[in-house]
Amino acid sequence: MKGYHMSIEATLEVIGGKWKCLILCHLETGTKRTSELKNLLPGITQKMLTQQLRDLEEDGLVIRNVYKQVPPKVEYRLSEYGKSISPILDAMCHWGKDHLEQAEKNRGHAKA
Amino acid sequence: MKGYHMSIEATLEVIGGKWKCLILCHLETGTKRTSELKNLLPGITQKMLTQQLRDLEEDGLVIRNVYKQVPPKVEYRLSEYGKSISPILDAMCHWGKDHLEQAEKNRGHAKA
DNA sequence: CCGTATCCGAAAAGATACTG
DNA sequence: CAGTATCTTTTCGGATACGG
Repeated sequence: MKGYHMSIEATLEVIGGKWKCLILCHLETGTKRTSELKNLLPGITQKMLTQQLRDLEEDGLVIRNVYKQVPPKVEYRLSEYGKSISPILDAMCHWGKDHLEQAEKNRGHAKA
Repeated sequence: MKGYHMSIEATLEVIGGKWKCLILCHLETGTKRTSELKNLLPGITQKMLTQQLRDLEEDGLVIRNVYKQVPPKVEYRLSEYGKSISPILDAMCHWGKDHLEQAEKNRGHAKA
């Protein structure tokens, strides 16, 4: 049992780090198999991908589905609980977009 | 110039890490001086606090105000731009609260 | 195809001491 | 009171090789 001082800390614990928000974003648009996610996340290693997915699974946000066949096929999708996090992701995506446009404009009339 | 694949990455760059969201949350409720923030953030060191505040200042989210006196007095507050990030913080706070309540219930009827 | 294990370097974070 | 500088520790992320 952890003692948080603010509830936002619980959120950070679940979606913090370099990759989890990105993964969740991609799963928002539908079920993906491992190799698809890897392609959608340039720069991620197999290890990090698996690791982050395990974390998300443990927290109940993501559901893992293994097809018993050779070669293996594994799919990931958002759980109902996982979908409840969409408002956060959407807000972050939206703000990020504005932020980039802002930065773009500022380059236009830079003083030097 | 960075090349992001998703706009959410820009957001993560700005508010990522262990402390920035917490700091912004506290500044949402009004101007705070350094020592106040330190008290509001149990576990943070002077170094981390200053460092994170500098980052936020550089990104234009926080405004730093130095009173020229002895002993020194420094206040921090959200800029207008900083306030635009509130929807994200609020969503995170809200979800975290629910998440903690959820975890609470699950402890009640754990299967083993 | 998917996942694990191991090793390694970089970066984050913490402790401490010092300055204006 | 606020901030800086330095050092150590810990964590995170990446490269690689291997296994089912």
